[in-house]
Amino acid sequence: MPELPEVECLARSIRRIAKGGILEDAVFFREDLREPIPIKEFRKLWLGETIDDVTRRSKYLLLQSKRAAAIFHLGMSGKILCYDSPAVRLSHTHAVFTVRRFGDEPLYLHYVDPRRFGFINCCRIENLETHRYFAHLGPEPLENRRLGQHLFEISRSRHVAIKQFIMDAHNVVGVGNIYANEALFRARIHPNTQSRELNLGHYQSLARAIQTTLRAAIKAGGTTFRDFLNPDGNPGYFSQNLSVYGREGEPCRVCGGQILLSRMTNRATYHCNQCQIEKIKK
DNA sequence: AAAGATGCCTGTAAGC
DNA sequence: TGCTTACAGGCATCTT
Repeated sequence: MPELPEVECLARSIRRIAKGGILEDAVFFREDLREPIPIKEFRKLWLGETIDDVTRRSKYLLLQSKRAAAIFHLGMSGKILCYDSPAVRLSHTHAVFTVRRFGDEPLYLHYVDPRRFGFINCCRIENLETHRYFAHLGPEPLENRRLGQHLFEISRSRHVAIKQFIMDAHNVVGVGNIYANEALFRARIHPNTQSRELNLGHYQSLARAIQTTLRAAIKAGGTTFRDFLNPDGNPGYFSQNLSVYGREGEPCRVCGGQILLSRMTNRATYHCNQCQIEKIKK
């Protein structure tokens, strides 16, 4: 599923090929994604607009022009595929965007999402920051130099397990279930630990672990994210090098301990029974 | 305030 | 083999 690293790689890929292009057409084949697509408004705001930049906020992909923003969320199964010639529409392609670049053949961006947990929206550029998707979001993990300090400070009065705490977008964005498991393993923190029991040093270590894990995935994506341009066959996401996620019963690569599976808030939770100790006191 | 349940979806895998 | 069921997950929203 697309998490922050996948969305970041996708934004970079689209920026590379579409920045400076004109959104010549936007065709929608259905509007009932997780939220209805405001098709008329989208076309009114965007057709003929120049794409000034392609960015990411949390797990949202953004196209920006001088007056408009296009907002894409990929949900669980969403993809954006780019073709440089008219392509056969896949069965779950819900929208196709034609981008015309000066003196060049157009590009066709296909929004594909079998499970339709994703959505597409738009707004005027001046309303982007205060949009309901973004108004409540915590800091970007890769752009905040004081992430550990920040998490430590806001965790003092909270009664919640650390895994839930870092998966809550109010606190820090972009840490989904897979990366929460991986980052806690890297920081040697048990996912059940109460957030208020961890000290500043633990949070600094955890913040570094989150950043290292996400950066490694982005780096891997940079070289293996090959399914974007003119994909043939069955496009997917780059495989990740996972230490604990999906490795129930297998030996820990660090200590040889056993990877255990439990459920927290109905989410699969993996940890090493030796590396990640239950209680941290100090 | 926190924790749990719910709804939104369907491809895939597992079980019978 | 063919059917049924559980599961995966982000995120908002509602209830306890």
